[in-house]
Amino acid sequence: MDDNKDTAGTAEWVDGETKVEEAPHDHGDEIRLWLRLLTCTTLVESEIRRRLREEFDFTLPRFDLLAQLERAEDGMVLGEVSKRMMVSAGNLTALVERLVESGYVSRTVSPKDRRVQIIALTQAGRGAFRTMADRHGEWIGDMFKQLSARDGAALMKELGKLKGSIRTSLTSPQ
Amino acid sequence: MDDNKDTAGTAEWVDGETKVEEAPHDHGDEIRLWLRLLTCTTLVESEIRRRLREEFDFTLPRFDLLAQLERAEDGMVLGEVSKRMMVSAGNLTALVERLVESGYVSRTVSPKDRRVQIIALTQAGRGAFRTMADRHGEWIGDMFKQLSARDGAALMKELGKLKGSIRTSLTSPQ
DNA sequence: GGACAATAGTTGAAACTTCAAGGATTGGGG
DNA sequence: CCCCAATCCTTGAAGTTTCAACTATTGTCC
Repeated sequence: MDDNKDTAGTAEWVDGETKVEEAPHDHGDEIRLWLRLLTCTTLVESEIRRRLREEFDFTLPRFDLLAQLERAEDGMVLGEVSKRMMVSAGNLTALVERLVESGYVSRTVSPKDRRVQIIALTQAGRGAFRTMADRHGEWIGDMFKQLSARDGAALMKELGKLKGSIRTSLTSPQ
Repeated sequence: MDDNKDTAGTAEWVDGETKVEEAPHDHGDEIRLWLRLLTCTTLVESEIRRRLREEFDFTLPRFDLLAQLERAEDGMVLGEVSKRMMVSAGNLTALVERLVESGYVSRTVSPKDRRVQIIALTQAGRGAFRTMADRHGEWIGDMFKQLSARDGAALMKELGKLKGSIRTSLTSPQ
């Protein structure tokens, strides 16, 4: 409907056709694509944040952290969590601290290397996460409902190509 | 390559095929799609934040705000900016304050309604934004470089459908 | 005209986020 | 053994973000 709304999150400064022909390399198409991608992500993410808060009084970062731990039966080194979640280690300190306080996560110093912390889900954490994850799945399913299986598969594929392009750009200096 | 990395940002708790057949409505495909979407967005957004900081000592929220104002020649009511950026009004107060301090944005009380604030780009703000926006375009162009025009167009289209699906879900109660 | 609801922003508390600096620990030469 | 670089994590400062409560202003209904 209103592609004006694509401006949300970042901008719309090349959305009008005005500036498009001026510059030699304007990247207009790429930017429109980026803005649309951003809009979709923002819409979904905001809704998930809102519902997590509303139904479970929980935040998305905490949910994400539990999600990382769920598959690691024996816990996970903090640094590994940091990499997987793509957030800084400094960020995790406080996050883990709160989850330990609430009894969802345990924290142990590695006996082999006392710099290293191993964190793991407690039974309570596992149960709480399962409940929330089920609802989370329903929310996503609902928001993606109108997308046919074919469209979903196509989108998955195209996003795969985009991801490849981005990663290449990030690993090669310029 | 490594779809493990798709776990970044949110989770990978249904990425292994383990849990997929258990639940009646598992939404596994939708969640995988969502995680991939999130990964792409996070990768791009982090890189833009990093470069804005590095090259211009500027933050993404500020850049986004300037971008909103750029097309509004006569300025914009604060509430309108809030809607377009999809952020709360409380958020904008501090953001605008800093941009006013740095001389990039002007703030005027509307003569018709003294509750209303109109904010606009200054000349300095316009110039600074142009410089940054040009670089921003190059960064995006670089990250999307490997995506062919055909793939880009297809992605744009599929994302359009997804956006429609999300919006529908958000407007209808359940 | 005056009470009163609605609207526009601000403020304060809490949480998340990053970066830079610092502390603790480990591992490797000399 | 001791210094020293590297690694893992914490701390502190600054910024962004939201929500809820509040102020100021406007508009409406009696």
